[in-house]
Amino acid sequence: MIKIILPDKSVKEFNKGVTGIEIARSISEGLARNVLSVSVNDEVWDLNRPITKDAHIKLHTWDDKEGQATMWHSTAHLMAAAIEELFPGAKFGIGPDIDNGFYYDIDFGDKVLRPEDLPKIEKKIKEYVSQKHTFNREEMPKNKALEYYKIKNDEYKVELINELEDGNITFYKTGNFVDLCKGPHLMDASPIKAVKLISIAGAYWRGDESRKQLTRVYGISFPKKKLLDEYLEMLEEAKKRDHRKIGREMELFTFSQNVGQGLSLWLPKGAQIREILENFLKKVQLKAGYQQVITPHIANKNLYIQSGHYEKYGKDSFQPIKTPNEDEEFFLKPMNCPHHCEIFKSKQYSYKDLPVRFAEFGTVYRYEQSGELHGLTRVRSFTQDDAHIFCRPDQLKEEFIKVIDIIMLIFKALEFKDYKAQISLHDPDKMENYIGTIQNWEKAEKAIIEATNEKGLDTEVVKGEAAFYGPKLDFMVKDALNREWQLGTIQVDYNLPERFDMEYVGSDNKKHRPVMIHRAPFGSMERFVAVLTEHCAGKFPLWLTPEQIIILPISEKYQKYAEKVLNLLKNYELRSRIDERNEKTGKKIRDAETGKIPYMLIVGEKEEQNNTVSVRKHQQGDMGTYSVDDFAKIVVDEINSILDF
RNA sequence: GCCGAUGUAGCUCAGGGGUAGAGCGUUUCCUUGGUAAGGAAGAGGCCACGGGUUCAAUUCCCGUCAUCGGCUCCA
Repeated sequence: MIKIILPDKSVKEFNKGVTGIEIARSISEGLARNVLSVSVNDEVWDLNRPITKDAHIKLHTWDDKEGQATMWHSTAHLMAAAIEELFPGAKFGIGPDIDNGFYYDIDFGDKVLRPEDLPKIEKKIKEYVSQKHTFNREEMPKNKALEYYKIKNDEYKVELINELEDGNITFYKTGNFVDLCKGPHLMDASPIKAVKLISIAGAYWRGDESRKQLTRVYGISFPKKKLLDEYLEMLEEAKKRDHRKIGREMELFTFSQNVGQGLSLWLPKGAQIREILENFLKKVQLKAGYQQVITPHIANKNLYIQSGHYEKYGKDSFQPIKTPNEDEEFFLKPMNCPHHCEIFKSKQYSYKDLPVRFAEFGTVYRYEQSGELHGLTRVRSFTQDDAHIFCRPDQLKEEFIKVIDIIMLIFKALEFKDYKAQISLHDPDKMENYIGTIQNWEKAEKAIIEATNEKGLDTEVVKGEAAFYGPKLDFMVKDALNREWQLGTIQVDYNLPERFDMEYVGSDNKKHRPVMIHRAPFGSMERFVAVLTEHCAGKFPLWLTPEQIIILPISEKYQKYAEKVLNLLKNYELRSRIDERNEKTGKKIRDAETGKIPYMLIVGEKEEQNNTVSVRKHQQGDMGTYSVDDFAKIVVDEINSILDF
């Protein structure tokens, strides 16, 4: 007998060689029906693999990540089996489960896989499912495995096997398809009730640009047809929220081939959103002791040689601008920090002057590869809400806390409720990759961790993700569709103070090196507006939306009164407009609703006589009648309740 | 940059070897209206751009550019 310890710490005795599915059955038939895989001492196993020693186990169903991963990974195998049957000679790379489904990288030789091939493959997979194809775990010595794939002429698997340690290698067999795989898998395909192949893409073998590009087929599967429908609906919803689509519909921004790829043109309404965001942050920063600075869009190449950016990114940048006569070269500014370093260096600082905080909405230019460009989230020119804090080492933690406060304030104002912080630390085994002393690194990392603890942030610590010049704290927000985006960032930098030989005079009357903090709560204005647009599906918060109020006269007879209302609203600095079109009220309301305007003011005979407006709120309907002043005060209060900090 | 797909009116899209169509929007006219689409008429396209095949190309082929889905990259 062996002891099986369940997650609730209860202990059950079973015969040696008991399997996950048998344990599930002993608990309940329902569980046995739904269980997909089992963790044995934190390793996920097949349900029919015998457990021979005492173990902690956890049964996985669709409700946990491991269960989903098991189903997806097994579906990837079924897809590969289907492809092997339909396209003989296809060679297989890797086929893992991912966050949303699975993929398989396949070399089709000369054959080009087309979207219209996917339904055929899906059909074949469904066939296998209805035949309840099993996944059988087998072990094979390494040399035999190599032989098998050499005969099959699959150089990808040969490469993978060659990298494995000697000894037995595990395979899974499903139908005629045998795949190198450490598992785990479903016992058979029957839990897979719905499969959808999503897309085809190219992917370099092992992610290496210099190697062959394989065809990657993405797919997803579910234990219920309804879940697939919901997933597809979610994809549709994401499409509807796409900032590129909303940006066009709401006239926020555009692109022009004449101007160039990745160079956004901000239309009046989009520019207004940006300006409001900028003014908001400027106000916050003014209170927090920041000073605005302004720097040019180009700088002498020497600046970037000194900062080190030239060496690292010079070749990938827009190439330098040359002066006509003297042999001078200037780069479009890819970073604001070297400029701010020069500003710091323009005068002498005492320890009492620190910290110094320079802020600038600085537009930078980076040559992104053409295939990388994507709406506003990846562009070649963008404006960072940048600031650089120059402080003493002992001020690091306090400054971090202050920046975190700013970021949280912003998230609150913009209704990002679900966020977490990622702390990126150095990799202790690769100290040679970093600049700065180990003592400084440890001090800085301690300061970050303490700061996030004090703020009670939900944090994730990742070793080895730090920049070469210092550790950092990134903020990831989840949008309304549960997608994660990286927005604000705070980074410690020991490199630039060194390279620019920055110093301040300490209380000991000696020169000391300041620490620099880079921070950008929005990240880039372009990217932030994109994420915000998708988060709120174009229904921007009242204080931010370009058109807050639209006045709808019942007929042309009330145009004069509408203008009077408009002028009154202007006194309250509310952004409003009259719908002057010769349309019926129902049409005007409909257009205002689809246009996502928060408030509609309907004015006709009654309103003109009583000096009132009939208020309709977006998506909520009729709110009743108010005097213009009362209405305006309500709206102003609503805005101030968010902007009051 | 790489693999694949796409490019037709301001937008969303249909069509197809014989120089083009719908809906929405826009313009004008009728209508003067009360909480999610009133009616009529008109304007609007070098069918992305450049080559080739053909009597004839928007349609087929090649190239370029741009966009989309990924890969690689992201100070």
